[in-house]
Amino acid sequence: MGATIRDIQKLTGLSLATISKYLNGGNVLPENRAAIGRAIEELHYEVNEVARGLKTRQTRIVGVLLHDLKNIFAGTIISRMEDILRQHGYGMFLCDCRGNPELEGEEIQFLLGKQVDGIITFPTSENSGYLKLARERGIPIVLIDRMFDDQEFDSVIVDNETASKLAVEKLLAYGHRRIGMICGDEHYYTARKRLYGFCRAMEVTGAEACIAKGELTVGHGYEAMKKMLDMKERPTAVFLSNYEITLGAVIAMNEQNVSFPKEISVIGFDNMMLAQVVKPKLWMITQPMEQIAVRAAEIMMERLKNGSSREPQVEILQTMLSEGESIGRIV
Amino acid sequence: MGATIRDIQKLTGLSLATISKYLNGGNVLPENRAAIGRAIEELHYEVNEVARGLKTRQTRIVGVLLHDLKNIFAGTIISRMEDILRQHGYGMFLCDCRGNPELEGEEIQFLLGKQVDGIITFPTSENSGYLKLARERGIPIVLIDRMFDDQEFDSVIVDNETASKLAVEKLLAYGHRRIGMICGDEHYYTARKRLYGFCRAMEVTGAEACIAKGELTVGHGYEAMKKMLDMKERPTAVFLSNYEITLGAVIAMNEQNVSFPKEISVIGFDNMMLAQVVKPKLWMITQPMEQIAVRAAEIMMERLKNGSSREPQVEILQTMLSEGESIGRIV
DNA sequence: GAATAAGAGCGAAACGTTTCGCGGTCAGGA
DNA sequence: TCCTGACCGCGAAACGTTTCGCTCTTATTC
Repeated sequence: MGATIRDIQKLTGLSLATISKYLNGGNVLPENRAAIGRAIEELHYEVNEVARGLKTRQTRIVGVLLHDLKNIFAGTIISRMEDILRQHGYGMFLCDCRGNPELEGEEIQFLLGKQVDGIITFPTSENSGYLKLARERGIPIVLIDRMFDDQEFDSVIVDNETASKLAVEKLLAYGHRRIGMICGDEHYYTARKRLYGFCRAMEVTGAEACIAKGELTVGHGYEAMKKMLDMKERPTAVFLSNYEITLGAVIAMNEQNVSFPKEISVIGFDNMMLAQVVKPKLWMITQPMEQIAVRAAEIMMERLKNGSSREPQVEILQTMLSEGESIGRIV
Repeated sequence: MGATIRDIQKLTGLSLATISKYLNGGNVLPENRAAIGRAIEELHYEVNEVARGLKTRQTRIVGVLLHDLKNIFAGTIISRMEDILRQHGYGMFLCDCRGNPELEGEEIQFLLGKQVDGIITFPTSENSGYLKLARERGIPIVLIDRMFDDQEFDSVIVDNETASKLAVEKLLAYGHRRIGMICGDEHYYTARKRLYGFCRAMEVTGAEACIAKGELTVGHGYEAMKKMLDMKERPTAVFLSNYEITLGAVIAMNEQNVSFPKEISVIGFDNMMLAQVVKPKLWMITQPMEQIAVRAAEIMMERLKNGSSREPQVEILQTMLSEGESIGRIV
């Protein structure tokens, strides 16, 4: 359907080599340059990137594999990454494995089949096995949101432990001594880290902890919050350690007509919009999504340009605690 | 790096043609089949989709071009579409033009260069000009969320006019006679439709309308709501006609300590989570995101299989009004 | 037992680029 | 005038598949 370089050849009488040189910015005589330009215009010619990819062995496509596209977290990051990749002439191939480790392995294979030049992934699996094929292929890989024990990959992560510490310290400062945490099960990397940070921060103080582990879902946040509210010696404050959980917990409080911070204090996670829309405004731990995206994309571009010369690089970004009105002072 | 079909040839002594037949499910003797299987295993062979794409002239990639990935709307739909495409062996190439019509045209060209087999797009531009190149190429195109006057494209859209009508009728039923609407400017397709639906529904009743047009942003929702609240004859109810506007309006009400539905009634748009997290729960118009995604992907797959034989097909889906507690009765 | 058909495999030619190595031209310096 | 480079253009050979048209083998039928 589309015109090829051969059509340009016919129209201009020049050789394929010369036309290719033109397309790739080489030196071509002004008159020939003009002739080719005209032909391209006339034919609506456009480089067939598939053919080019076959020959050059690079597709200028980066594969992005994540575990939940519905997450705001994901959307924001993807959007920013796409922006940066495109600025460098790269496109983005997107896969969503929906938190399914088996699918995750298949998707990697799929991406490799498509000959992507690099892979940015939000891992689901507990170990890096699923990346084996990709690593053997020698293409750059960047991990987001979690890393593996074998620190063999470039990674951009957030300091989840300190995030919990931030929350705990704030609550302690307000005088709370019985503090709840609703969090994900330990087999989720981020949940584990946040839990660990919470425990460590609590340990040194004499404060009493109350932990509700479960899925990273609205449902778990909802149920766990309801249970905490029903306890006879219930916590005076609760740390809601991810977005979905925060959402669920707020819904539970609304339903039970629990007013905060009067009856209970809370700190939420991840989403400023949610913080503002709830009344009174929630204290909120937020992740630097923008920066995560930028760093991941930049590291990828750098590897793509300079190869895997340097050692794997783990970049740890800090979360922020932003002020709200959902913590009450205990006297 | 990766093994090629030629390596398999060396290992098995069979011809390229036979191996290709194996890969594409043709008839091959059991013993040869086994031999090839073994070789593939041993070499970790994987089909190079780029080479295959060059030869077969199809990449099994669908390009998706949208105007704002940060939107929940987008995330949910993309996620579901990716799922369906993958089930049919297709991958998804993602571009975000950020509501910039110029970029939109470039991205289409970019996708065509990558030789995608089809394009699903959430249009930004006011007319279909930017799709010209894609149409000339003859690949299937599916529009989501808006259509053009020349109904030459398959489209999956939502009945925005009826959505407004739903909202207005509900408010009328509760006795409201002075009704506000905060909406996007008329040059946004969906905003225009919703506004038109609102006006038409209001027309026949004697009720008084108060309309605040602007950008489709949280900021506009916030400012417009503040202004409405400050009016001396302010509306007794306001229809917030998209997600960002709803968000902004709720923030404004929180800030001004306006309690609803006591002081003012509201109906929001697009997001059930938001509806639930706000207290009291918001009445909400919601779009059938799941269904939009499914239909768009299905139409694309059908075109990909059967060509563009049939006439362009415009599918109009209905929104739903889901109950909350944010509308008060006027007596 | 000959004729026929079906089943398998093969070689070679594509698909649309890029790139290597060669050759020709022309200007400038010795 | 000859030599040296720089500059340009060219032909041909890839890149890793699929597919067309052919041949060979084997089973089936009368």
